[in-house]
Amino acid sequence: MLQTISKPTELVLPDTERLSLAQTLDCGQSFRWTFQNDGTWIGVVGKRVLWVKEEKGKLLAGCLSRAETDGEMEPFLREYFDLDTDYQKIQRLCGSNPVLKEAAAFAGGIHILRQEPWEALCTFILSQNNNIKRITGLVERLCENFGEPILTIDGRKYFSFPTAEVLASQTEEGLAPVRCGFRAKYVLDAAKKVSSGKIDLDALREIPTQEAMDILMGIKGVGPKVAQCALLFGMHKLDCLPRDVWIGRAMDRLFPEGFPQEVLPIAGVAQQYLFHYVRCYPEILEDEK
DNA sequence: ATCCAGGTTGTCC
DNA sequence: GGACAACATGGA
Repeated sequence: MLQTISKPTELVLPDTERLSLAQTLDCGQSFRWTFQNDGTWIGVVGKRVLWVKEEKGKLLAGCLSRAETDGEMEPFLREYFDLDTDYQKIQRLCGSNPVLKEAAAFAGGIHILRQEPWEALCTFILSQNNNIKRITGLVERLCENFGEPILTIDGRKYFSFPTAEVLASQTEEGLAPVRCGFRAKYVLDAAKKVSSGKIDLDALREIPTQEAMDILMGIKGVGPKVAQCALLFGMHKLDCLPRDVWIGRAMDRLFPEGFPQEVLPIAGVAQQYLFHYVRCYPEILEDEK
């Protein structure tokens, strides 16, 4: 077992809780977690390198990078894994439509993580016109080159996500090792606007989704899809419905009139169920007849 | 080799 | 307003 500096934290989940780490950490919302062959996940959240694991009705976790005082980890985990949101209720809302009901039954272990706003914005800028495997590589190289080294396990180094300030001090040529192509200038524009305070990401949490989107779309390379991903995954705005190629196809085919009214406030979660569902069963979107 | 990927931009009408 | 190529990179 990995050496956790402090005693591992055990969180007992209610029996109604369907949290699945595999679904949550591998559904394309975060690109910073890797599955280990001992059944744990390792990822970097802020300054912490964490391991997490699920065990019948429990979430087990530990911090590998620093000592945690008693009682520090639990609220942190509850927050990051969004354990205080009522996902049972969300799945009930999805039940009003047969397709969403099916998607929710299949992917109901997904929680929307509460990631750092800057990290979410930056990674989804990198995500555009790109596939998940390569996005993961870009994020990794971004962190290796511009993040802070936190610790090394089994020869693998873990880095924090670079701050907007550090990236704002770079140039397009400086970002070359990331190999993110035309997205480099977009990352720089975002980093400059965020680090200068021209855009205050925390303030966006408090204002209506559409206004927040308009502000984010003032960044070069941020259109509606990236803005909605930043808001959904970085600011927990569950009404955001980012439309990528997968969701676009699924919506056209399965919801030509859009989602049902009652789902709209949690459309982002429904969208994520659907995303995971159609990625696992792409034949759903094939032409019948 | 051509197509595509959790899109956006610039340009043309 | 909508349509459409171009944009870097790498895997299928």
